[in-house]
Amino acid sequence: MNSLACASCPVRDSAACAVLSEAERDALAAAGRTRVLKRGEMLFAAGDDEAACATLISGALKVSAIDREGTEQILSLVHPSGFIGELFTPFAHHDVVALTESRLCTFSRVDIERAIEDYPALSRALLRRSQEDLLATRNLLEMTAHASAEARLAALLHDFAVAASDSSCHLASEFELPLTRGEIANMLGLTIETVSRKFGELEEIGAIKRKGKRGIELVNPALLHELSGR
Amino acid sequence: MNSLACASCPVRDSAACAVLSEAERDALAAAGRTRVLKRGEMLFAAGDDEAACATLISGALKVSAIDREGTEQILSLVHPSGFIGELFTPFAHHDVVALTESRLCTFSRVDIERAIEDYPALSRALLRRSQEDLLATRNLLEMTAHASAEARLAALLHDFAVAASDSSCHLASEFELPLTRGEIANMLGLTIETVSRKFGELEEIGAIKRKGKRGIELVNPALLHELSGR
DNA sequence: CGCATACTTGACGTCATTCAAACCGTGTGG
DNA sequence: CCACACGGTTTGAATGACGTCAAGTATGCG
Repeated sequence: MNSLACASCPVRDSAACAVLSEAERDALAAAGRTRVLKRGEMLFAAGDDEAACATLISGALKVSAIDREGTEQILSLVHPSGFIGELFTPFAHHDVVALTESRLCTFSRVDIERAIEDYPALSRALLRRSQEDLLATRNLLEMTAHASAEARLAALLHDFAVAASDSSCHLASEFELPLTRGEIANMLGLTIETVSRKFGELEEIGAIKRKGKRGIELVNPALLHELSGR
Repeated sequence: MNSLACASCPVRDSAACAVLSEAERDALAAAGRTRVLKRGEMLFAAGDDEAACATLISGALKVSAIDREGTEQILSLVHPSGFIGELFTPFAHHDVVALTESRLCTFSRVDIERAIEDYPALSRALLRRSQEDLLATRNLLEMTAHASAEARLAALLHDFAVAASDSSCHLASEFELPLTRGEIANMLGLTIETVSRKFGELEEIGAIKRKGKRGIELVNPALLHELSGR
């Protein structure tokens, strides 16, 4: 419920609002609110008709669908500077939940829709982001459709290694998994047990090393990339 | 290579360009070319750096990725009035191929990017489309990740039935499959044989009836919806 | 300390794939 | 007109990868 402090915002140069002029951003900021979510807290749920939109400042979110039998499917992860929110639809189709303590900059749908009308650059920025999301989702689809459990896990670990080293061209050689085994499993369309077994196998063949429950060390990144099939 | 005839265009009210004023559309049309693709012809391939953008006027396209082992994965189908093309990326990530004889209205990337700058309404329209594509891709992801072969096929047939009756709220009770068995299989992440078997089973339990190689009659749409798990 | 939550490991079952063969409609040439 | 080849499809039997069920092992928190 605080007013926004764009001046000190860590994602001020990378988020969608970076394309706005100083004055435009101030105007938009006047309509926004910062919000903090603890792990497991929900930003909005599928079916909500007053779902907010938001830019993620720090932390991580998951976007997931719940099917008729109540099983969850993670559709997307959101990293800092990412934008969340379905424009143009009467209600949200998916749940959005914090994976770690997360700070967000939220806007009501009407405010964002007005801003899109008023600031063409913002609509272009969101279009770009939307296309990137589409690409990421298609990559995940490509994985889950054909690849073996081993390849899926290897690819996911590879992606995490990229995300963990924010240089984007080099891999972090050691990082913490942002997801539990259960979350990894349902993101990849597998079961917890299969994921656990594959972790064991990847460790046996010397591709990775488990450090505690969440820590991963990349012993042989090339092998991991090989196994991922891309 | 013909100039465009927007006045008689069957998708003039539903495509992205519908949001433009008469004058704006004429200006854009001056930069566009119509093009006809026969079944199997490619609009552009993954890796192309001068990939065009296009609005589909009639026919159907597939967007697909080819993985390292050479197996294809269909990521998306494009129906008339759909927009194709990756903006903001240096080269195309996926192949786009005609499933049936298709008529398109194509633009070079620079022309589209200029139009987005010049006409804010166009950028909003493309944002909306992009979000819809994202939603469709996520639905497909949800399917392929968890559901059984039977559920996947049932859901796909349901989607086709919706697409075939352009009323969008009611199902066509009889339609032609736009895809071969092989294409269905790789869209759903299955094999040809599995798809064929599941067709047989759906027919046995009285959900559908096969009419020749491509024709499908929906005998029991409710059952089909039931099996699809949504 | 004791319970809860997450993770690992093993034995067994199931469903989709794989490999192989037959089938069908269509077009081609003898 | 028939023989034949060809692409797409169907069907069958065997294999194997992943799921299911069921213990068992950390790790953390009240």
